[in-house]
Amino acid sequence: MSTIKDVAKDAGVSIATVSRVINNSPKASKKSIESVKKSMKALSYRPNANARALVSKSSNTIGVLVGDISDPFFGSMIKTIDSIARENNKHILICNGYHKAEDERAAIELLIYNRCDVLIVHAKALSDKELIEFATEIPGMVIINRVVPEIASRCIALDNFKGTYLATEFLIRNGHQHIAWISSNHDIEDCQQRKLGYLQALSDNSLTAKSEYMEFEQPDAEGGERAMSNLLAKNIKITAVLTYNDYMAAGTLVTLNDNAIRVPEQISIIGFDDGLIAKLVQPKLTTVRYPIQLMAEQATKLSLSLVKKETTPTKAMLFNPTLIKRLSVKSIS
Amino acid sequence: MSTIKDVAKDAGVSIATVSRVINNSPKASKKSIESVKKSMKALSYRPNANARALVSKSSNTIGVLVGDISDPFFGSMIKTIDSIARENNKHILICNGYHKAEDERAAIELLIYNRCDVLIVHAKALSDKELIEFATEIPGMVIINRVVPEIASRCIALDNFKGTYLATEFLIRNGHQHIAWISSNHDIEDCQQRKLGYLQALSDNSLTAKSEYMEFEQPDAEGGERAMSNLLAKNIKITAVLTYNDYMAAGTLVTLNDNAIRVPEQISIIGFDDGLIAKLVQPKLTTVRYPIQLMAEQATKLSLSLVKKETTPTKAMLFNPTLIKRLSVKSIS
DNA sequence: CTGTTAGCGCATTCAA
DNA sequence: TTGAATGCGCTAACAG
Repeated sequence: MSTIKDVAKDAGVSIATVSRVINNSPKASKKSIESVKKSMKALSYRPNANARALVSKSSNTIGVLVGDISDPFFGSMIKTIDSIARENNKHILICNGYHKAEDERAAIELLIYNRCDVLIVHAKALSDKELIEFATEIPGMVIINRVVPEIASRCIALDNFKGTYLATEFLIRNGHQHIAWISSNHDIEDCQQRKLGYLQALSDNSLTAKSEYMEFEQPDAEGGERAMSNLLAKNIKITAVLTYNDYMAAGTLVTLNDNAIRVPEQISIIGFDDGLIAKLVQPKLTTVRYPIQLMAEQATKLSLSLVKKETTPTKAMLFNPTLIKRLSVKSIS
Repeated sequence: MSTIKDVAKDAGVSIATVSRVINNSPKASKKSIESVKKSMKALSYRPNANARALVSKSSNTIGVLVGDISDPFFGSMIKTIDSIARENNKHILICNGYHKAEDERAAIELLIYNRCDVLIVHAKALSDKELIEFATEIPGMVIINRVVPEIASRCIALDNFKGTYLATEFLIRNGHQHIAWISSNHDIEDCQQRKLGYLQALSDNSLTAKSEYMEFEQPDAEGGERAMSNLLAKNIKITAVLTYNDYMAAGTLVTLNDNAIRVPEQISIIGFDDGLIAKLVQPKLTTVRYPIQLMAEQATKLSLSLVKKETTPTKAMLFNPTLIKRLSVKSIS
C-alpha cells in the first residue's frame, strides 16, 4: 500500500503539499492539486486513518456500546446514531456488552483505546462507580437508558416506572383485576423500575400484588413463551398480562395460541418498546412506546456538543413512555 | 491522556520496558512488570490503538459492510462475525451500504483507510468490476451473499434460485396452481435469482406464469402489506403466495388478516430467511432457511485464513437453502 | 533483562 | 505557495 511519500515522489512535490491537497487546504496551487490527485489515483493511494488519528489526536469516531447488536431495539438505536455521525463526517465503532460487567468494561476500554471522540454507552451491568470513573475520564461520554445521579447531566433515559404504571392502570381502567407480570430475569434497573410501576399501579387501585402472578425469564420471545407457560401451569385466574418487552409479549402470544386461548377475548396483553414486531403479531400489540430513536438522537447530539464544550446540561434528560393502543387489550365488565 | 513516556518516567524505566509489559513480553523482570503495572494504573494509562496500528501495520480489526445494520438479518450476521472476531482477539468495524453503490464504495474505502486486516463485504449495488478491483487490492476481502465469477474463490453465497424453486414446487405438490410472487423492488441479483426459481418451478410443472401474479415492493413488512393489498385488488384467484423474505410474509399476513382472509385455509404463505419473526407470526411461517449464521462464520474464517495465506479455495462456497415446514401452508385437493 | 534508537504515515509548524 | 523538519505514541531491532 502506497504512502504519502510515494505520492509526493510521483507527483514531484513534497509530502506537505500532498497533505494539503488531501485536506483541501486553500494554500495549494491548482497545478499541485492536479498533479497530486493524478498521482493519488495512479497509485491508488489510501490515507492511513491510524496515522491521521495519531497526529491529529482525533479518530473522528463515535464509540457506541450496546447490549447486543442483533437485538432490533439496539439496531434502530445504532442506525439513528450512525446517521447523525455521518452528518458530522464521523463514523461509529460498535461494541457489544451482553449485559455483563466484564464485557461492558472491555468494550468501553476498547473504545477509549481507539480514541473515540465521543462515547454513547448503554451499560446495565457496570456499577455506578465505574461508570462515573469512565465518564470523568472521557468528557464526551454519554449514558443512554440509565440514570447515574452523580453524572445525571450526561444521562438520557426513559421513565420506566411510568411506562408500566401507565399500562397497568390502563388495564385496570378496562376492568382487569388479575394482571400478571412477565419480566426479564436480568437484574438491572429497568426491570426493577418497571416492576415497581406495575406494583404501584396495583396498590394505588387497591389491588394486591401476588408473587405467583410474576414470572422472570430471558427477555426474548422464548422467555415469553416459557413464562406464559408457567403462568398457565399454576392454574390461577388471569385476565391480562403485562410484559417486559414486545418480544416477550410475542412469545406470550405464541403460548396462548398454542393452547387455544384467545387474545384479547380471554386474556389481554400489553407489550413494551413499540418495536417493529408489535405491528406484526396477531393481534397487533397494545404496547408502551420507548422512543429510542429520539433518545439516541439526543444522546448523540449531547455527546457531540459535550466534546465541543458547547453545552452543559444540568440534569438528566428523562423521556416519557406513552401507551400505544392496538388490538391486544379487551375491556371487561 | 497519559502516554507510554509518562508511564516510563513514573515507573523509573524506559519506554521499551513499558512496551514489553503491555505486550506481555517474556523478557521483562518481575520487578519491572510490577512497577510498570502500578504506574499504568495510577496514571490510568490507555495504550493508543492508533499508534499501535500504525507501527505494527495491523489494526486488528475486521471490517464488515452490510446493507442496513438495523435489519435483523444483518444483525445476526454481524453477531456471528463479532463472536469469531473475539475468539481471534480482534474487533469489528461496521459500515452500512444501504444497497446504494455510492454508500457501499465509501464504506469499503473507509474500512481500507482504517487498515482493516480482513474485510467481509455484503455489497449489492457495486458492480462486479469495482468489487474485483477492491478484492485485488485487499487480499483478505471476502464477499458474502453474492458470487462474482472472476473472484469466485472469495465468495460465500446462497443458491437463491434453488430456494424459491423448492418452495414453489412444495406448493405445487400440495395442490396449488395459483401462486403469487411478492418480491423486493430492489434490482439486485437475489431478486432475479429468486424470481427465476419461481418461474422455473412453475414451467417445469406446466403452469404458466402471469405478470399480474407478481408484485414488487420494499422488502419489509410494509412492502408486504402493500403488495398483498395490490394482489387482492386485482381480484384474481390466488391460493398461495411466495414472498421474498419473512418480513414481507409478515406484512402479507397482516393484510390478509385485516381482510378476514384466513391463512392457510384460504391462502397459503411461504416466507424466506427463517428469521426470528417466522416463529412469532400467526400462523408460524413455513419458510426457506437462509443459513446466514453458518455463512457468516465461513466467511469470517475464510477471510481470516486468507490474510494468513493459509488457504486458497478454488471455487465459490455455495450454501443450500432448505424448506422449513410450519403452519402457513395447507394442502388443497 | 534493559535502554537507546529508528521509524510507522501523517499534519503542521516555520522559513524561504 | 512550497518544502524541510518535527513529533504524534508506539514497536522492534540493536547494543549493552
